[in-house]
Amino acid sequence: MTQVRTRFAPSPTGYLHVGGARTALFNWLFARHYGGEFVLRVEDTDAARNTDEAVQAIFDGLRWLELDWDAGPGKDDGRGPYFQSQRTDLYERQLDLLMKADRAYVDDGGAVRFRVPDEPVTVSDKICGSRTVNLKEEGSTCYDPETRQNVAVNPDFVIRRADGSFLFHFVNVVDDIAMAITHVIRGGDHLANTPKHVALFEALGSPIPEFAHIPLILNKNGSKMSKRDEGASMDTYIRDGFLPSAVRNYLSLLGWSPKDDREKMPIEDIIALFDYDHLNHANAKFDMEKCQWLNSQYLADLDAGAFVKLARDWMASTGEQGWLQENSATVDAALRVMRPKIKHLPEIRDHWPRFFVDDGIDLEAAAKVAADPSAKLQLDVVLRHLAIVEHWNEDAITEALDAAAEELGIKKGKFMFGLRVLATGAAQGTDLLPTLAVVGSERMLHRLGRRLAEIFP
RNA sequence: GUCCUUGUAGUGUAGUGGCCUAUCACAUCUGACUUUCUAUCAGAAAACCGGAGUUCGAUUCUCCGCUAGGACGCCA
Repeated sequence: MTQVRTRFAPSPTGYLHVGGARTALFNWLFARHYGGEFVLRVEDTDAARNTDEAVQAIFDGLRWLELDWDAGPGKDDGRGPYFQSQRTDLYERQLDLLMKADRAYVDDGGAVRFRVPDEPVTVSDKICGSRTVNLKEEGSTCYDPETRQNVAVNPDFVIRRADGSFLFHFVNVVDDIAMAITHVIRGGDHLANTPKHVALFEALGSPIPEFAHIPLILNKNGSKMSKRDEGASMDTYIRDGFLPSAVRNYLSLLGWSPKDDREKMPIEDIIALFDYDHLNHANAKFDMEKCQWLNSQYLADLDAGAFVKLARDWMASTGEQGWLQENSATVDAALRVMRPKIKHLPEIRDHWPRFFVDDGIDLEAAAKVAADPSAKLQLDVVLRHLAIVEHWNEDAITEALDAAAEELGIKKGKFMFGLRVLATGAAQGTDLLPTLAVVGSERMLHRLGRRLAEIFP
Protein backbone atom coordinates (compact mmCIF):
# COMPACT_ATOMS: atom_id res chain seq x y z
CA MET A 1 0.00 0.00 0.00
CA THR A 2 1.27 3.42 -0.80
CA GLN A 3 1.74 5.94 1.94
CA VAL A 4 -1.60 6.72 3.55
CA ARG A 5 -2.43 10.42 3.45
CA THR A 6 -5.63 11.70 5.00
CA ARG A 7 -6.72 15.27 5.32
CA PHE A 8 -8.98 17.58 7.20
CA ALA A 9 -10.22 20.34 4.92
CA PRO A 10 -12.35 22.80 6.85
CA SER A 11 -13.58 26.09 5.57
CA PRO A 12 -13.04 28.94 7.99
CA THR A 13 -16.50 30.41 8.02
CA GLY A 14 -17.32 30.35 11.71
CA TYR A 15 -16.33 28.27 14.65
CA LEU A 16 -14.93 24.75 14.82
CA HIS A 17 -17.93 22.46 15.08
CA VAL A 18 -17.67 19.23 17.09
CA GLY A 19 -18.58 17.40 13.93
CA GLY A 20 -15.63 18.97 12.18
CA ALA A 21 -13.35 18.22 15.10
CA ARG A 22 -14.54 14.63 15.01
CA THR A 23 -13.87 14.41 11.28
CA ALA A 24 -10.38 15.74 11.90
CA LEU A 25 -9.93 13.24 14.70
CA PHE A 26 -11.00 10.28 12.55
CA ASN A 27 -8.67 11.30 9.75
CA TRP A 28 -5.87 11.74 12.23
CA LEU A 29 -6.59 8.38 13.84
CA PHE A 30 -6.70 6.65 10.48
CA ALA A 31 -3.39 8.17 9.43
CA ARG A 32 -1.75 7.31 12.72
CA HIS A 33 -3.12 3.77 12.61
CA TYR A 34 -1.55 3.15 9.22
CA GLY A 35 1.61 5.09 9.94
CA GLY A 36 0.57 7.61 7.30
CA GLU A 37 0.31 11.34 7.20
CA PHE A 38 -2.42 13.73 8.25
CA VAL A 39 -2.80 16.89 6.22
CA LEU A 40 -4.57 20.09 7.18
CA ARG A 41 -5.85 22.18 4.32
CA VAL A 42 -7.82 25.37 4.77
CA GLU A 43 -10.54 25.71 2.15
CA ASP A 44 -10.90 29.45 2.08
CA THR A 45 -12.18 29.94 -1.44
CA ASP A 46 -15.29 31.78 -0.35
CA ALA A 47 -13.73 35.15 0.39
CA ALA A 48 -17.04 36.65 1.40
CA ARG A 49 -17.52 34.27 4.31
CA ASN A 50 -14.00 33.50 5.51
CA THR A 51 -12.53 35.15 8.57
CA ASP A 52 -9.17 35.11 10.28
CA GLU A 53 -10.83 34.34 13.59
CA ALA A 54 -12.32 31.21 12.09
CA VAL A 55 -8.92 30.10 10.84
CA GLN A 56 -7.60 30.66 14.33
CA ALA A 57 -10.46 28.67 15.85
CA ILE A 58 -9.54 25.72 13.66
CA PHE A 59 -5.90 25.85 14.66
CA ASP A 60 -6.78 26.32 18.33
CA GLY A 61 -9.23 23.45 18.34
CA LEU A 62 -6.93 20.99 16.61
CA ARG A 63 -3.95 21.93 18.74
CA TRP A 64 -6.01 21.69 21.87
CA LEU A 65 -7.09 18.17 20.88
CA GLU A 66 -3.45 17.47 20.11
CA LEU A 67 -4.21 16.52 16.53
CA ASP A 68 -0.88 17.41 15.00
CA TRP A 69 -0.71 17.70 11.24
CA ASP A 70 2.21 16.36 9.23
CA ALA A 71 1.57 18.85 6.48
CA GLY A 72 -0.47 22.01 6.52
CA PRO A 73 -0.22 25.64 7.50
CA GLY A 74 3.14 26.22 9.10
CA LYS A 75 4.37 22.84 7.96
CA ASP A 76 4.94 22.68 4.24
CA ASP A 77 6.09 19.37 2.82
CA GLY A 78 6.54 20.69 -0.69
CA ARG A 79 2.90 20.29 -1.64
CA GLY A 80 1.73 23.53 -0.09
CA PRO A 81 0.72 26.21 0.40
CA TYR A 82 -2.13 24.85 2.44
CA PHE A 83 -4.53 27.71 2.09
CA GLN A 84 -6.59 27.37 -1.04
CA SER A 85 -6.64 31.11 -1.46
CA GLN A 86 -2.94 30.84 -2.23
CA ARG A 87 -3.22 28.09 -4.79
CA THR A 88 -5.00 29.76 -7.68
CA ASP A 89 -2.08 29.20 -10.07
CA LEU A 90 -2.55 25.48 -9.75
CA TYR A 91 -6.29 25.75 -10.23
CA GLU A 92 -5.78 27.87 -13.36
CA ARG A 93 -3.47 25.26 -14.83
CA GLN A 94 -5.79 22.39 -14.07
CA LEU A 95 -8.72 24.29 -15.46
CA ASP A 96 -6.79 24.93 -18.68
CA LEU A 97 -6.28 21.22 -19.00
CA LEU A 98 -9.99 20.57 -18.66
CA MET A 99 -10.83 23.32 -21.16
CA LYS A 100 -8.37 21.98 -23.69
CA ALA A 101 -9.85 18.53 -23.33
CA ASP A 102 -13.31 20.06 -23.75
CA ARG A 103 -14.31 18.85 -20.31
CA ALA A 104 -15.14 22.39 -19.23
CA TYR A 105 -16.58 25.43 -20.91
CA VAL A 106 -17.64 28.99 -20.24
CA ASP A 107 -21.38 29.35 -19.97
CA ASP A 108 -23.62 32.27 -20.91
CA GLY A 109 -23.17 33.91 -17.55
CA GLY A 110 -19.39 33.83 -17.78
CA ALA A 111 -18.92 31.03 -15.25
CA VAL A 112 -16.97 27.90 -16.07
CA ARG A 113 -18.84 24.65 -15.97
CA PHE A 114 -17.59 21.10 -15.83
CA ARG A 115 -19.03 18.97 -18.57
CA VAL A 116 -20.36 15.99 -16.66
CA PRO A 117 -19.96 12.65 -18.36
CA ASP A 118 -23.09 11.13 -19.85
CA GLU A 119 -22.20 7.76 -18.47
CA PRO A 120 -22.45 6.01 -15.14
CA VAL A 121 -20.08 7.07 -12.39
CA THR A 122 -19.52 4.62 -9.62
CA VAL A 123 -18.75 5.74 -6.10
CA SER A 124 -17.60 3.09 -3.77
CA ASP A 125 -17.72 4.14 -0.20
CA LYS A 126 -16.13 2.13 2.56
CA ILE A 127 -19.04 2.81 4.84
CA CYS A 128 -22.07 3.50 2.68
CA GLY A 129 -21.36 0.94 0.01
CA SER A 130 -21.19 1.53 -3.69
CA ARG A 131 -23.56 3.44 -5.86
CA THR A 132 -23.66 4.20 -9.56
CA VAL A 133 -25.27 7.32 -10.93
CA ASN A 134 -25.46 9.17 -14.17
CA LEU A 135 -24.66 12.76 -13.37
CA LYS A 136 -26.11 14.02 -16.59
CA GLU A 137 -29.48 12.58 -15.76
CA GLU A 138 -29.42 13.03 -12.02
CA GLY A 139 -28.13 16.56 -12.16
CA SER A 140 -30.63 17.73 -14.69
CA THR A 141 -33.27 18.61 -12.12
CA CYS A 142 -33.04 20.67 -9.03
CA TYR A 143 -35.45 21.15 -6.15
CA ASP A 144 -36.87 24.60 -5.78
CA PRO A 145 -37.96 25.08 -2.16
CA GLU A 146 -40.25 27.95 -3.06
CA THR A 147 -42.40 26.17 -5.60
CA ARG A 148 -41.61 22.85 -3.94
CA GLN A 149 -41.03 21.32 -7.31
CA ASN A 150 -38.20 20.03 -9.34
CA VAL A 151 -37.07 22.32 -12.10
CA ALA A 152 -34.82 21.56 -15.02
CA VAL A 153 -31.27 22.80 -14.70
CA ASN A 154 -27.98 22.41 -16.45
CA PRO A 155 -26.36 19.27 -15.04
CA ASP A 156 -22.92 20.66 -15.79
CA PHE A 157 -21.96 22.19 -12.48
CA VAL A 158 -20.06 25.43 -12.04
CA ILE A 159 -16.45 25.08 -11.02
CA ARG A 160 -15.43 28.67 -11.40
CA ARG A 161 -17.51 31.75 -10.74
CA ALA A 162 -17.91 34.49 -13.27
CA ASP A 163 -15.69 36.64 -11.04
CA GLY A 164 -12.85 34.17 -11.52
CA SER A 165 -12.90 32.51 -8.12
CA PHE A 166 -13.05 28.74 -7.89
CA LEU A 167 -15.63 26.51 -6.26
CA PHE A 168 -15.43 23.79 -3.70
CA HIS A 169 -15.91 20.70 -5.86
CA PHE A 170 -13.13 21.60 -8.21
CA VAL A 171 -10.48 22.85 -5.80
CA ASN A 172 -11.23 20.08 -3.39
CA VAL A 173 -10.44 17.47 -6.00
CA VAL A 174 -7.50 19.30 -7.53
CA ASP A 175 -5.94 19.64 -4.10
CA ASP A 176 -6.62 16.07 -3.07
CA ILE A 177 -4.73 15.04 -6.17
CA ALA A 178 -1.91 17.54 -5.68
CA MET A 179 -1.59 16.65 -2.03
CA ALA A 180 -1.56 12.91 -2.75
CA ILE A 181 -4.56 12.23 -0.53
CA THR A 182 -5.29 8.52 -0.49
CA HIS A 183 -8.25 8.36 1.88
CA VAL A 184 -11.06 10.84 2.16
CA ILE A 185 -12.91 10.56 5.45
CA ARG A 186 -15.57 13.21 5.78
CA GLY A 187 -19.07 13.88 7.01
CA GLY A 188 -21.96 12.05 5.44
CA ASP A 189 -23.31 15.36 4.19
CA HIS A 190 -20.74 15.10 1.41
CA LEU A 191 -21.88 11.71 0.22
CA ALA A 192 -24.13 13.09 -2.46
CA ASN A 193 -21.31 15.28 -3.78
CA THR A 194 -19.01 12.37 -4.25
CA PRO A 195 -20.11 11.31 -7.74
CA LYS A 196 -19.18 14.80 -8.91
CA HIS A 197 -15.81 14.45 -7.30
CA VAL A 198 -15.23 11.05 -8.79
CA ALA A 199 -16.04 12.42 -12.22
CA LEU A 200 -13.54 15.21 -11.65
CA PHE A 201 -10.85 12.82 -10.51
CA GLU A 202 -11.40 10.84 -13.69
CA ALA A 203 -11.43 13.90 -15.90
CA LEU A 204 -8.17 15.02 -14.36
CA GLY A 205 -6.67 11.62 -15.00
CA SER A 206 -6.15 10.77 -11.39
CA PRO A 207 -6.74 7.60 -9.43
CA ILE A 208 -9.70 7.81 -7.08
CA PRO A 209 -8.97 7.93 -3.37
CA GLU A 210 -10.87 5.74 -0.98
CA PHE A 211 -13.97 7.41 0.40
CA ALA A 212 -15.50 6.88 3.79
CA HIS A 213 -18.45 9.01 4.76
CA ILE A 214 -18.98 9.06 8.47
CA PRO A 215 -22.27 9.68 10.23
CA LEU A 216 -23.17 13.13 11.41
CA ILE A 217 -23.40 14.29 14.98
CA LEU A 218 -26.83 15.49 16.00
CA ASN A 219 -28.33 16.92 19.14
CA LYS A 220 -29.70 14.49 21.67
CA ASN A 221 -33.18 15.16 20.31
CA GLY A 222 -32.07 14.31 16.80
CA SER A 223 -31.99 17.79 15.38
CA LYS A 224 -29.04 19.27 13.61
CA MET A 225 -26.48 20.88 15.88
CA SER A 226 -26.24 24.59 15.49
CA LYS A 227 -23.86 26.99 17.06
CA ARG A 228 -25.96 27.77 20.07
CA ASP A 229 -26.45 24.13 20.98
CA GLU A 230 -24.54 22.94 24.00
CA GLY A 231 -21.25 21.38 23.03
CA ALA A 232 -21.49 22.31 19.36
CA SER A 233 -18.48 24.56 19.30
CA MET A 234 -15.02 23.38 20.27
CA ASP A 235 -14.18 26.58 22.07
CA THR A 236 -16.69 25.78 24.80
CA TYR A 237 -14.61 22.76 25.80
CA ILE A 238 -11.49 24.84 25.88
CA ARG A 239 -13.20 27.62 27.78
CA ASP A 240 -14.80 25.25 30.28
CA GLY A 241 -11.54 23.58 31.13
CA PHE A 242 -12.28 20.12 29.80
CA LEU A 243 -9.30 17.82 29.53
CA PRO A 244 -8.36 17.41 25.86
CA SER A 245 -7.72 13.72 26.31
CA ALA A 246 -11.24 13.25 27.66
CA VAL A 247 -12.92 15.13 24.86
CA ARG A 248 -10.82 13.33 22.29
CA ASN A 249 -11.81 10.04 23.85
CA TYR A 250 -15.49 10.97 23.87
CA LEU A 251 -15.44 12.18 20.29
CA SER A 252 -13.77 9.01 19.12
CA LEU A 253 -16.71 7.05 20.50
CA LEU A 254 -19.21 9.00 18.41
CA GLY A 255 -19.63 6.85 15.35
CA TRP A 256 -16.86 4.47 16.18
CA SER A 257 -16.58 1.67 18.66
CA PRO A 258 -13.71 -0.51 19.84
CA LYS A 259 -16.21 -3.41 19.76
CA ASP A 260 -15.34 -4.39 23.28
CA ASP A 261 -16.64 -2.95 26.49
CA ARG A 262 -14.02 -0.29 26.90
CA GLU A 263 -14.90 3.36 26.82
CA LYS A 264 -12.15 5.17 28.63
CA MET A 265 -9.17 4.32 26.49
CA PRO A 266 -5.72 5.77 26.04
CA ILE A 267 -5.21 7.31 22.65
CA GLU A 268 -2.61 4.69 21.75
CA ASP A 269 -5.24 1.98 22.07
CA ILE A 270 -7.70 3.93 19.97
CA ILE A 271 -5.09 4.40 17.27
CA ALA A 272 -4.26 0.71 17.35
CA LEU A 273 -7.90 -0.31 16.88
CA PHE A 274 -9.14 2.44 14.60
CA ASP A 275 -10.28 1.22 11.22
CA TYR A 276 -13.21 1.31 8.82
CA ASP A 277 -14.93 -1.79 10.09
CA HIS A 278 -15.41 -0.21 13.47
CA LEU A 279 -17.20 2.79 12.06
CA ASN A 280 -20.97 3.05 12.39
CA HIS A 281 -23.48 4.01 9.78
CA ALA A 282 -26.10 5.72 11.86
CA ASN A 283 -25.92 9.34 12.92
CA ALA A 284 -24.75 9.81 16.47
CA LYS A 285 -26.49 11.96 19.02
CA PHE A 286 -24.38 14.09 21.24
CA ASP A 287 -24.66 13.47 24.97
CA MET A 288 -23.00 16.17 27.02
CA GLU A 289 -23.63 14.30 30.25
CA LYS A 290 -21.57 11.39 29.09
CA CYS A 291 -18.87 13.69 27.83
CA GLN A 292 -18.71 15.27 31.26
CA TRP A 293 -18.65 11.90 32.91
CA LEU A 294 -15.67 10.86 30.82
CA ASN A 295 -14.03 14.13 31.73
CA SER A 296 -14.56 13.32 35.39
CA GLN A 297 -12.88 9.98 34.85
CA TYR A 298 -9.84 11.67 33.42
CA LEU A 299 -9.95 14.27 36.18
CA ALA A 300 -9.87 11.46 38.71
CA ASP A 301 -6.56 10.28 37.28
CA LEU A 302 -4.94 13.55 38.21
CA ASP A 303 -3.23 13.83 41.57
CA ALA A 304 -4.59 16.49 43.89
CA GLY A 305 -1.84 18.97 43.09
CA ALA A 306 -2.39 18.69 39.37
CA PHE A 307 -6.10 19.12 39.84
CA VAL A 308 -5.64 22.26 41.89
CA LYS A 309 -3.33 23.70 39.28
CA LEU A 310 -5.77 22.89 36.51
CA ALA A 311 -8.62 24.42 38.47
CA ARG A 312 -6.61 27.52 39.21
CA ASP A 313 -5.63 27.93 35.58
CA TRP A 314 -9.25 27.66 34.61
CA MET A 315 -10.32 30.15 37.26
CA ALA A 316 -7.69 32.59 36.07
CA SER A 317 -8.87 32.11 32.49
CA THR A 318 -12.39 33.18 33.38
CA GLY A 319 -11.11 36.61 34.31
CA GLU A 320 -13.52 36.72 37.23
CA GLN A 321 -12.24 38.76 40.16
CA GLY A 322 -14.14 36.97 42.93
CA TRP A 323 -11.71 34.06 42.91
CA LEU A 324 -8.83 36.32 43.88
CA GLN A 325 -10.21 37.81 47.04
CA GLU A 326 -9.89 34.73 49.18
CA ASN A 327 -6.85 33.40 50.95
CA SER A 328 -4.87 31.36 48.50
CA ALA A 329 -4.18 28.41 50.77
CA THR A 330 -7.83 28.25 51.73
CA VAL A 331 -8.83 28.21 48.09
CA ASP A 332 -6.43 25.37 47.37
CA ALA A 333 -7.80 23.42 50.32
CA ALA A 334 -11.36 24.07 49.17
CA LEU A 335 -10.54 22.88 45.66
CA ARG A 336 -9.20 19.65 47.08
CA VAL A 337 -12.45 19.13 48.96
CA MET A 338 -14.46 19.88 45.82
CA ARG A 339 -12.46 17.55 43.65
CA PRO A 340 -14.45 14.32 44.03
CA LYS A 341 -17.66 16.13 43.14
CA ILE A 342 -16.41 17.94 40.09
CA LYS A 343 -17.26 16.55 36.67
CA HIS A 344 -16.09 19.58 34.83
CA LEU A 345 -14.46 22.71 36.06
CA PRO A 346 -17.33 25.22 35.78
CA GLU A 347 -18.99 23.31 38.62
CA ILE A 348 -16.51 25.12 40.84
CA ARG A 349 -18.88 28.03 40.49
CA ASP A 350 -21.61 26.02 42.19
CA HIS A 351 -19.40 24.94 45.08
CA TRP A 352 -17.63 28.21 45.59
CA PRO A 353 -20.33 30.09 47.54
CA ARG A 354 -20.71 27.19 49.95
CA PHE A 355 -17.16 27.82 51.06
CA PHE A 356 -16.81 31.53 50.64
CA VAL A 357 -20.18 33.19 50.98
CA ASP A 358 -21.32 33.87 54.54
CA ASP A 359 -24.92 34.85 54.07
CA GLY A 360 -27.94 33.69 52.15
CA ILE A 361 -29.66 30.33 52.36
CA ASP A 362 -31.37 28.19 49.81
CA LEU A 363 -35.01 28.75 50.67
CA GLU A 364 -36.08 25.17 50.28
CA ALA A 365 -33.25 23.94 52.46
CA ALA A 366 -34.04 26.53 55.12
CA ALA A 367 -37.68 25.55 55.14
CA LYS A 368 -36.74 21.92 55.54
CA VAL A 369 -34.64 22.72 58.58
CA ALA A 370 -37.25 24.99 60.10
CA ALA A 371 -39.88 22.29 59.68
CA ASP A 372 -38.26 20.17 62.39
CA PRO A 373 -39.37 21.54 65.76
CA SER A 374 -36.37 20.11 67.59
CA ALA A 375 -33.82 21.46 65.14
CA LYS A 376 -33.33 24.79 66.87
CA LEU A 377 -32.44 23.22 70.19
CA GLN A 378 -30.16 20.63 68.59
CA LEU A 379 -28.29 23.16 66.55
CA ASP A 380 -27.88 25.41 69.57
CA VAL A 381 -26.13 22.58 71.36
CA VAL A 382 -24.03 21.72 68.30
CA LEU A 383 -22.91 25.31 67.94
CA ARG A 384 -22.02 25.51 71.60
CA HIS A 385 -19.78 22.48 71.26
CA LEU A 386 -18.20 23.77 68.08
CA ALA A 387 -17.52 27.12 69.72
CA ILE A 388 -15.16 25.58 72.23
CA VAL A 389 -13.11 23.57 69.73
CA GLU A 390 -9.52 24.55 70.29
CA HIS A 391 -7.64 23.28 67.28
CA TRP A 392 -10.08 23.61 64.39
CA ASN A 393 -9.56 20.55 62.22
CA GLU A 394 -11.59 17.60 61.04
CA ASP A 395 -10.79 15.40 64.01
CA ALA A 396 -11.55 18.06 66.56
CA ILE A 397 -14.78 18.95 64.83
CA THR A 398 -15.78 15.30 64.81
CA GLU A 399 -15.16 15.12 68.55
CA ALA A 400 -17.25 18.18 69.15
CA LEU A 401 -20.11 16.79 67.11
CA ASP A 402 -19.88 13.48 68.94
CA ALA A 403 -20.04 15.32 72.21
CA ALA A 404 -23.07 17.28 71.06
CA ALA A 405 -24.80 14.12 69.94
CA GLU A 406 -24.11 12.51 73.28
CA GLU A 407 -25.45 15.45 75.21
CA LEU A 408 -28.59 15.42 73.10
CA GLY A 409 -28.87 11.66 73.26
CA ILE A 410 -29.31 11.35 69.50
CA LYS A 411 -27.28 10.22 66.53
CA LYS A 412 -25.19 12.77 64.68
CA GLY A 413 -27.15 12.16 61.54
CA LYS A 414 -30.15 13.90 63.11
CA PHE A 415 -28.55 17.30 62.96
CA MET A 416 -26.04 16.95 60.14
CA PHE A 417 -28.41 18.18 57.51
CA GLY A 418 -29.23 21.25 59.55
CA LEU A 419 -25.57 21.86 60.16
CA ARG A 420 -24.91 21.56 56.45
CA VAL A 421 -27.52 24.14 55.66
CA LEU A 422 -26.14 26.53 58.27
CA ALA A 423 -22.59 25.99 57.13
CA THR A 424 -23.07 26.18 53.38
CA GLY A 425 -26.52 27.62 52.84
CA ALA A 426 -27.34 24.67 50.62
CA ALA A 427 -28.90 21.25 50.92
CA GLN A 428 -26.15 19.40 49.10
CA GLY A 429 -22.49 19.83 48.50
CA THR A 430 -19.06 18.65 49.35
CA ASP A 431 -18.12 16.45 52.30
CA LEU A 432 -19.28 18.48 55.26
CA LEU A 433 -16.48 17.93 57.76
CA PRO A 434 -13.63 18.94 55.48
CA THR A 435 -15.76 21.85 54.34
CA LEU A 436 -16.16 23.06 57.92
CA ALA A 437 -12.46 22.60 58.54
CA VAL A 438 -11.38 24.44 55.43
CA VAL A 439 -13.45 27.53 56.08
CA GLY A 440 -11.86 28.03 59.51
CA SER A 441 -13.18 28.36 63.02
CA GLU A 442 -13.91 32.05 63.34
CA ARG A 443 -15.56 32.52 60.01
CA MET A 444 -17.55 29.30 60.21
CA LEU A 445 -18.82 29.95 63.75
CA HIS A 446 -19.91 33.41 62.81
CA ARG A 447 -21.67 32.08 59.74
CA LEU A 448 -23.43 29.29 61.67
CA GLY A 449 -24.81 31.69 64.24
CA ARG A 450 -25.94 34.12 61.64
CA ARG A 451 -27.81 31.58 59.54
CA LEU A 452 -29.33 29.95 62.64
CA ALA A 453 -30.82 33.30 63.58
CA GLU A 454 -32.05 33.69 60.06
CA ILE A 455 -33.89 30.38 60.05
CA PHE A 456 -35.25 30.73 63.61
CA PRO A 457 -35.82 34.43 64.14
C1' G B 1 -40.57 16.61 -5.07
C1' U B 2 -36.25 13.27 -6.58
C1' C B 3 -32.14 10.57 -4.88
C1' C B 4 -29.22 8.60 -0.83
C1' U B 5 -28.27 6.91 4.14
C1' U B 6 -30.04 5.07 8.66
C1' G B 7 -33.15 2.41 12.60
C1' U B 8 -30.94 -2.55 19.37
C1' A B 9 -33.47 0.65 26.41
C1' G B 10 -33.74 8.21 27.25
C1' U B 11 -28.28 8.37 25.09
C1' G B 12 -23.75 6.08 23.12
C1' U B 13 -23.03 0.98 21.86
C1' A B 14 -21.96 -4.88 21.71
C1' G B 15 -23.90 -9.12 19.44
C1' U B 16 -26.13 -13.23 16.83
C1' G B 17 -30.12 -17.44 11.47
C1' G B 18 -31.35 -21.35 17.09
C1' C B 19 -26.39 -20.67 22.90
C1' C B 20 -30.65 -13.74 23.17
C1' U B 21 -35.39 -14.40 29.04
C1' A B 22 -29.66 -9.49 23.97
C1' U B 23 -23.47 -6.70 26.14
C1' C B 24 -21.15 -2.59 28.36
C1' A B 25 -21.32 2.48 29.77
C1' C B 26 -23.86 7.38 30.76
C1' A B 27 -28.48 9.00 32.60
C1' U B 28 -32.75 7.24 35.90
C1' C B 29 -34.60 4.73 40.39
C1' U B 30 -33.53 1.83 44.96
C1' G B 31 -30.38 0.15 48.80
C1' A B 32 -25.74 0.17 51.56
C1' C B 33 -21.78 2.85 53.53
C1' U B 34 -20.55 7.37 55.72
C1' U B 35 -21.89 12.60 59.76
C1' U B 36 -23.98 14.79 55.04
C1' C B 37 -23.88 14.59 49.59
C1' U B 38 -24.02 15.50 43.52
C1' A B 39 -18.80 10.82 45.93
C1' U B 40 -18.15 5.41 46.46
C1' C B 41 -20.15 0.42 46.47
C1' A B 42 -24.32 -2.81 45.42
C1' G B 43 -28.89 -3.68 43.02
C1' A B 44 -33.32 -2.54 39.90
C1' A B 45 -36.01 -0.86 35.82
C1' A B 46 -35.41 -0.17 30.73
C1' A B 47 -34.52 -1.93 23.80
C1' C B 48 -34.06 -5.54 18.78
C1' C B 49 -39.32 0.62 14.35
C1' G B 50 -43.75 -1.93 11.80
C1' G B 51 -45.58 -5.44 8.12
C1' A B 52 -44.89 -9.19 4.71
C1' G B 53 -41.55 -12.90 2.84
C1' U B 54 -37.33 -16.66 2.89
C1' U B 55 -36.48 -20.49 6.73
C1' C B 56 -37.68 -26.03 10.75
C1' G B 57 -36.38 -21.33 13.16
C1' A B 58 -35.28 -14.08 12.20
C1' U B 59 -33.68 -9.00 16.27
C1' U B 60 -30.08 -10.99 12.64
C1' C B 61 -31.36 -12.20 5.45
C1' U B 62 -34.93 -9.91 1.41
C1' C B 63 -38.83 -6.56 0.11
C1' C B 64 -42.34 -2.76 1.36
C1' G B 65 -43.72 0.90 4.74
C1' C B 66 -42.60 4.27 8.46
C1' U B 67 -38.96 7.18 11.35
C1' A B 68 -34.77 10.17 11.56
C1' G B 69 -30.97 12.47 8.85
C1' G B 70 -28.47 14.09 4.42
C1' A B 71 -27.94 15.91 -0.76
C1' C B 72 -30.09 18.41 -4.77
C1' G B 73 -26.18 26.50 -5.18
C1' C B 74 -21.80 30.90 -9.15
C1' C B 75 -21.70 27.59 0.08
C1' A B 76 -18.13 24.42 1.82
